[in-house]
Amino acid sequence: MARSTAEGKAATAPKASGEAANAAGTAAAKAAKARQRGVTMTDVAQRAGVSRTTVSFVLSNRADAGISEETKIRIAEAVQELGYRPNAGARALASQRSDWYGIVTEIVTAPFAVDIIKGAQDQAWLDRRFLLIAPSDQADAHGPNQGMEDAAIEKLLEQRVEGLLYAATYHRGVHVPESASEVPTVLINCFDADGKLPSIVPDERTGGRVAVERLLQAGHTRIGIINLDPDIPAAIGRLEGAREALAAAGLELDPELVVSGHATADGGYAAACTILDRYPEGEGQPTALFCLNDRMAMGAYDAIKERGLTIPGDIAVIGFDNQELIAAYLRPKLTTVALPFEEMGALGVRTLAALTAGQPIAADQQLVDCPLLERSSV
Amino acid sequence: MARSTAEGKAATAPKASGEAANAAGTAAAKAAKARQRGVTMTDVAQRAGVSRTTVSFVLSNRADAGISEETKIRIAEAVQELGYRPNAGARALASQRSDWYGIVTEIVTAPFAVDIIKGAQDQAWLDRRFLLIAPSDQADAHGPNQGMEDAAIEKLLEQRVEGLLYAATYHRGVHVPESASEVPTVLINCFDADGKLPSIVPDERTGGRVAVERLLQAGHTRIGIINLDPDIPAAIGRLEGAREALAAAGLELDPELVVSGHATADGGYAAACTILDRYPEGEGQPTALFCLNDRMAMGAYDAIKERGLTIPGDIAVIGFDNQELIAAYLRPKLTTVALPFEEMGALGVRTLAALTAGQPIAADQQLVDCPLLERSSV
DNA sequence: TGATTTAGGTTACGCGCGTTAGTCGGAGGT
DNA sequence: ACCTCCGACTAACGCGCGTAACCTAAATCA
Repeated sequence: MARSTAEGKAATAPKASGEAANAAGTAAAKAAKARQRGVTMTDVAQRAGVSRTTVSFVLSNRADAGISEETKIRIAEAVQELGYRPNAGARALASQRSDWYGIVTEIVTAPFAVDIIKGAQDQAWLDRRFLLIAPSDQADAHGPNQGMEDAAIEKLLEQRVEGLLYAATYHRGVHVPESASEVPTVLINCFDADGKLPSIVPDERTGGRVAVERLLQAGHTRIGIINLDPDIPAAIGRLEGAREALAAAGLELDPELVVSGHATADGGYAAACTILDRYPEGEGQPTALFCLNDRMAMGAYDAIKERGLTIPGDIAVIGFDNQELIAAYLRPKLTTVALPFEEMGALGVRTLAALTAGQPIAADQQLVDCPLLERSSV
Repeated sequence: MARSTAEGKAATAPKASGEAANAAGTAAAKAAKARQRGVTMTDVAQRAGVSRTTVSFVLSNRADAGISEETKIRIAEAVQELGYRPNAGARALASQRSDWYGIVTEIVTAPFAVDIIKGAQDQAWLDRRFLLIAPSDQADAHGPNQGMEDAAIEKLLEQRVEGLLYAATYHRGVHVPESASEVPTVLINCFDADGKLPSIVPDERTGGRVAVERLLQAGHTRIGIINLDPDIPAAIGRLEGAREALAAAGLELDPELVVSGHATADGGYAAACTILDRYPEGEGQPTALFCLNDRMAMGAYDAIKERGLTIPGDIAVIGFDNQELIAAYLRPKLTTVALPFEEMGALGVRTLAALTAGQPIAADQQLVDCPLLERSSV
């Protein structure tokens, strides 16, 4: 019989069989045991009176190689009693598949877009995969710490990740180190400036459109726009969307109502002052401001309040980015367009899963919607 | 000679030797090669004309077992040419040490204290260790997702992490799942409500003290305090520190000047209104507000400005937490006391390193200083 | 009744690497 | 001329596990 073989083995390995014999102790005892040398599959096999192979089959529940229900139960019990825990590293080594993805990002440094990680984590968790996060200090592609980024990717590859995610804090073009090409790679919130890596970015244009559409719908026709650095993808897309919305309403974008500023509260304050003071109230002064990010909206609030104007009574304000800490705590709470960080992270993992499975992906560059979040400033 | 042995081996393994023969190609070729089946130490050994053992010795630069300089160089060249990359999993399996720590935290969910992760990451990186981050959705110890937290720890243990970090978003007591006790565990920004796990928490008391000391130093003697929920550790500690500072100046804490509110901007606004309206200006009205968090300070700003008062001219304001997005963008910028998240994360890793090395740690509960950040509101 | 299938396993090999216990040829000592 | 010692390596084993190939007794079939 099978059992006799296993028991014979146990007899020739007194130490192991001794362990198994007294293993039905308390939880604490189990923990102590597990710590000192690690319960292995062999231990489980001996306790259940079967071969290690059988245990392996059961634990990775292979439907084929038929194992009797009774045996499965005995093995499950042994696993419980011994507190067995699979060794992920050994499994990866033997099976040549790690179930790990890696994400390299400076987001660890800049909490702003940490939701990308959250989205990716959650999706990976759902797919029963592990997401290894490697930090990268670099703020721009040619920064002084390029070495750190390379090292991060290298470390991830040493872990034999099956795919790589590369995420940026703000939407821009990046140069990905060459070593990343050794496994499937997907860019998040950025795009490949030289190669053809698939990427996932926010749909800035549509975001800009819905923002302005919302203001038009509220009856505003003179809309001031507080712009970012006009050269970055976010500004280009959002402004184009704004233009589209105006055009659809038969309006044109008045260049005098567009002011660029530093992407800070101070910058927003200054820009808002410029726009508001250019025309007297009621005579061309805009009745709404579209701020291309929430920090600038924060400054705009001050400028508006300083002039004795109310929000949204006199001036409606709409932001962009949905930086919770700002948007949800400004008074009144800021209506804004959200950057879909979580969704981008999740989509990144799904795209990676498709890639590693050899399936085709939807498109080289996938756009994710930026939804409008209604609060109280319009 | 040594070489003849190795070459003999190569001759009996035509596939491998063929690979080695054309391996000095372009970077792209190397990458392709590395991908399809992985360059192993054996490949390196063959190319360098030595045994695998020798390669292993050199790569883990063991000073003892003397290897000639010449051989080391030959091996280094082979590593370069083949694009060899060690397999972390296999190494961990063979050496029984993983060099991995795990951190389980709901911080992934709540970006507020993401700096803990950053600090831990950076320190781990310096120590040449890898930090595995596992998410946990639970907001409080008895939340509905306790199962997820257990699963997270389980997953980390399956990776054979050598130590565990457990971090909370806000300073509080927690109950750590039992399975965490299988490896050294350190709590960050929280403390063990029932056991005796070592923990690292902010020094709230000293933080409260320096805040009030700063206000006293600026000449304020009537200081309003906008309190949090009075029962949480943060409130207790900060208030005690405030009391200490006042006592040192021969003053007492006027209970009428302490108002608790909801820990939001609205709550801060309401509390500030209560305090400011309780006394007429100049006749007992406080000239400074110590807000126990920055969000409440944000609301206090509104209350102050609404009354036509200036900051810091009429009323000085000091916050707590240093939530960058708020503190650095309020106008005027908010002077506040910083929670040392990064430092706590780093100290957590260092403590874990000591623990896993069997060294004693400084104390069961380590306090980390909360530094005062001077901006423009005092 | 002997041949064949099938259920329920088992044996044996290898994944990539760390590590202990050698091996081997030559320099130095007597 | 013999022994010892040392420098520079190598052979061989095992880490925990997945998996292809094989085995055996009972059930089924011709």
